[in-house]
Amino acid sequence: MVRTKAVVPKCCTTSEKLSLPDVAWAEEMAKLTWALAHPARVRIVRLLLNRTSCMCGEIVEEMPLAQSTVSQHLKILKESGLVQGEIDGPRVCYCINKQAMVKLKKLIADLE
Amino acid sequence: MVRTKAVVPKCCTTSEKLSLPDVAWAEEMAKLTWALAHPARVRIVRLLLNRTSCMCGEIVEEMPLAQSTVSQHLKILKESGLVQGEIDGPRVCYCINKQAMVKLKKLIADLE
DNA sequence: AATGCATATCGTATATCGACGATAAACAAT
DNA sequence: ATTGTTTATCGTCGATATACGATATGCATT
Repeated sequence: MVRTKAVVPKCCTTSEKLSLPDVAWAEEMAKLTWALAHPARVRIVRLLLNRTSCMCGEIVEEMPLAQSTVSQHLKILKESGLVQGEIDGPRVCYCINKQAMVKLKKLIADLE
Repeated sequence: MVRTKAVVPKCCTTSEKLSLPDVAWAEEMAKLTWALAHPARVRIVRLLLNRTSCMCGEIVEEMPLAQSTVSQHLKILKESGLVQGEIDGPRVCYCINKQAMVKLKKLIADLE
């Protein structure tokens, strides 16, 4: 008699060994994807990608959000490493951290 | 005299026209990246990628989380479309939605 | 020093996440 | 029908995200 526990569902045609994903890897992935996990931040990143750099004020102008809110999103993007901010006098010039973007792309592309 | 407002910071070598990113596009991107914006979900996705399919119970066994918590993460993954669940008797067989994965990869790869 | 501009931070309110245990629901096997 | 197994949902809690206006900070200019 076949125990219920041993029955393999129809959809499961293989039974490869489970490999525990590396925790640090998962955290790095989550950190980078988290940066893009809000439409406003996606739009900011897109904006920065379309330019070599962008001042905070320009970003604010393009977003239907208060200046303080945009500033917070920029802070999150900076914390993720995806975006860099360069102080230039009284304003701040933001740009994509290309290295971080490459890393994100690689992490996603290697998902298989 | 040059108004402060017109001064271009040193780091800004170009001044391309700002192009407003498509809102729907940003939301789709955010929806998919949001699914991966937590280490537990990244690990689940990784687990599913290493197999052709996986039963919920197997996932729970591999995670240091309660069954209900894993179930919630799976729900989020399903809502994002990245993961599919196929009911098979009293259990559920989860697998990656390859189409959604391709879409995510394309969205990320096209970020430039 | 004083003013003006650009950006960050603070304080606050609301909403959602993430975790858990307990319970419900669905199905298989007896 | 009853029991056992598997998964989903519910209720709750603390922590955090998100939004805003108000305020502080930093720098350039006068």
